[in-house]
This record gives sequence, C-alpha cells and structure tokens, in this order.
Amino acid sequence: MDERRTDTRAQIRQVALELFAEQGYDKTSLREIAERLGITKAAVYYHYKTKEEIVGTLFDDLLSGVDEITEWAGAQEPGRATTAEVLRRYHALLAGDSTAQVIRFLQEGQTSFKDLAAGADMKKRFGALARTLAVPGSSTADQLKLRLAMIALHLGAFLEEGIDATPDERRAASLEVALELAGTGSAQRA
Amino acid sequence: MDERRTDTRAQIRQVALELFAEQGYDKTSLREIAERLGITKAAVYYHYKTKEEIVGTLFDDLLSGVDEITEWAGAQEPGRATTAEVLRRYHALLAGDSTAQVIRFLQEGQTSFKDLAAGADMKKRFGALARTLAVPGSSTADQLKLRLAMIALHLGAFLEEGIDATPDERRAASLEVALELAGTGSAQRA
DNA sequence: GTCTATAGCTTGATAGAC
DNA sequence: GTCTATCAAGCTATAGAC
Repeated sequence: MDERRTDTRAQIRQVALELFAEQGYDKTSLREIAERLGITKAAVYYHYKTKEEIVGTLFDDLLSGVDEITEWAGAQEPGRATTAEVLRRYHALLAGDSTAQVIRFLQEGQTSFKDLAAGADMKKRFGALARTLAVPGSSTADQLKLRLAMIALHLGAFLEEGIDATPDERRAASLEVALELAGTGSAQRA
Repeated sequence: MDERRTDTRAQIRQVALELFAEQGYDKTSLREIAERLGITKAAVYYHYKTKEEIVGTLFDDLLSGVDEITEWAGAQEPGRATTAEVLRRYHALLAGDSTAQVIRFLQEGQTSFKDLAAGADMKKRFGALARTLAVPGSSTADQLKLRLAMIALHLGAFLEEGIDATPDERRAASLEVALELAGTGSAQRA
C-alpha cells in the first residue's frame, strides 16, 4: 500500500487540466483549483512551485509522443507515404486517455499560453512535427492543406458542437479527412 | 475641416485591435493601450465607458457582413451551389481592410473572449452562417470538411508562418481549398 | 501536508481638478 | 478632453504556525 495515497499532487494536475481546458490558463486561478479540491492555495504551492510548473507537467505525455513521431519521420524518405503515416501516428496519439482536454486547451488557449516557457517549447516541437509533413515543392494550396490536416485531427479529438456523431465516428472521420487533405486518401475517384 | 480631428477615439480603436490581435483580450490592459497612445487610462474612459465597449465596436463591420451573407443564403435553395457561393462571399468579406487582425483575434482568442456579451453574440451569428453551409444528410466527414473550409478561409486571411507565399496567393489558395472541401471545387479529376 | 495571514502587485473603473 | 489620485478586487507567491 504505497501507491494508493490519495495523492493530492495528481489531483491538482487533474483539476487544473479540467479548468484550463474549460476557461483557459489565465482565467484559472490557483484559488479556484484549491477550492475545488477543498484545500487552500498554500497547499497547492507545497506541491508545485509555480503555476507554470503545473501547466508544464500537463503536456509531458503528449510532447514525448510528438517527439517520437518526429524522430521516426526524420529517419524516413520524405514523401506522401511518410506524410500519411505521420498523420496516422499522430491520430493514434490523440486518441489517448486524457488527451482530448489537453488538445482542447492547446487549440483554444494559444494566446494566453504562448509567452510561457512551456508554450515556446511546445511550439518548437509541434513545428518540428508539422515540418515532417511537408513534401518538397508543394503548392501554396497543398501547404495549407497539410496545416488543415493537423487541425482536422485536433477537431476530431474534441470538437463536440456542430458535428453530429459519436466521438468514435468523429475521430475516424477526422483521420479520413486528414489523409484526403494530404493527397493520400482512399478517395482516388472510382 | 471637421473630419480631420486626430480623433483619439479612432486611435484607441486601432491600437486596441492591434494589441488584442497580438496578445488577446484579457492580457491587454487599458494602461497598455493608453501608454502606447501617450495618454492615461482615465482619458480612455472618457471615450469608451468600459473595456468591453471597445471590443464590441471592433466587430461591427465584420458582423454586419456576416449577417448579410446569412440572410442571402436563407433565401436560397440549400445545396452545393449555395454552399459554394456562401464561401465565396465570406472569402470576399475577409479580404476587407483591417479584417485580418479581427480574424486573428477571433481565431486565436476564443477563450478569453467567449464569456463577454459580445462574444456570445458573435458566436450566434457565426453559427448561423455556418449552418447555411450545411447540406442535408451529409456524412460526418463532410460536416467536418465544411468546418475546415471556414477555417481555411480564416487562415488564408492572416496566417503568415509556415506558409510560403504572398498574402494574395495565400488568400487565393484558401478559397480554392475551401471550395474543394465543400465538394464544389474545380478539382473534379481530369 | 495543510493551514492562516499577508506582502506586493496589477487590473478595471470612478471622482474631481484643470 | 486629459489629467492626478484613489478605490476595491483579484492575482501569484511567501512566511511561519500547527
């Protein structure tokens, strides 16, 4: 019975993620996080040195997954096949457990977040992933489409409103659309 | 010589838009706006009663344009042709003068903005526009594509980084991609 | 490991002189 | 039309008792 401790640290992480995803980083105060857990601000500071440290830990899993894909892609020949496989792997990564909330935060809260150290770091690592998608000599439209392909996967991970489908259908459709945007879909007209 | 007054009110509007687009609504303080203009916060309050009133005026032009398109679409038969024309008109609207910054703000700053009265209003009116795009009985993938079509137009209006093209090329490409996503592009395989 | 108390700062907004 | 001065409220973060 060592790992069963209610573990306030993990609870803080969890509640923080919920609130950040819901209302953004800036608008979520430590008081609010503490209150929802029935503890005080000072108690939160015992577990995390700063607010920024909390947000930093939230992205660890996702980011190491991103790095893994980037590394893999770097060892391949650039081309449509690699692009497609990167999108597939990224899609799988996004299907992970609590990833939806992280992505929602990432997708909506860019502004409040980007001047944090963690924000700059993330931007770099996501940029690296985006660059592995590029196929040399693509048109402007194709570059835009790759951008949209990644956004499609993000929307597939969390977007509820305006889309009439179950989460699974939504995710599946997002991969389909992303691959089509990358010009590697199964949609080569019959 | 009645309309040449340096017009602090318009200057405040202009600076506020720049700062909101750059760093979001919440992170931009009235002190910052005032400082950049070489006046004080109190002077700003002479021209606008609240911070929210400033942001409200920024969207007026764009919103009336959106309403116009929505109204037009409501008088048409729903279908691919209407969808395509809505996208084209929305694309033209976005090409307007200072619209790029407004769209950047709109696209990136959702979180900080959505609990304002102006935010709720905007959401409704943009939702109405989005609904005119829908074609009855579309698949989940097609619904997602329409969503992406609007995002494509937004990106075309402002996205600089990661896309290697002039603003005009970028805008043109965004319309092309949007129409293709709506299934009405010229890309019906040769 | 959690608490109370508080320091130190920034914010949006107001009152009233000029 | 712009100013100085001030307000209450909120925030992050720290110190020190229990």
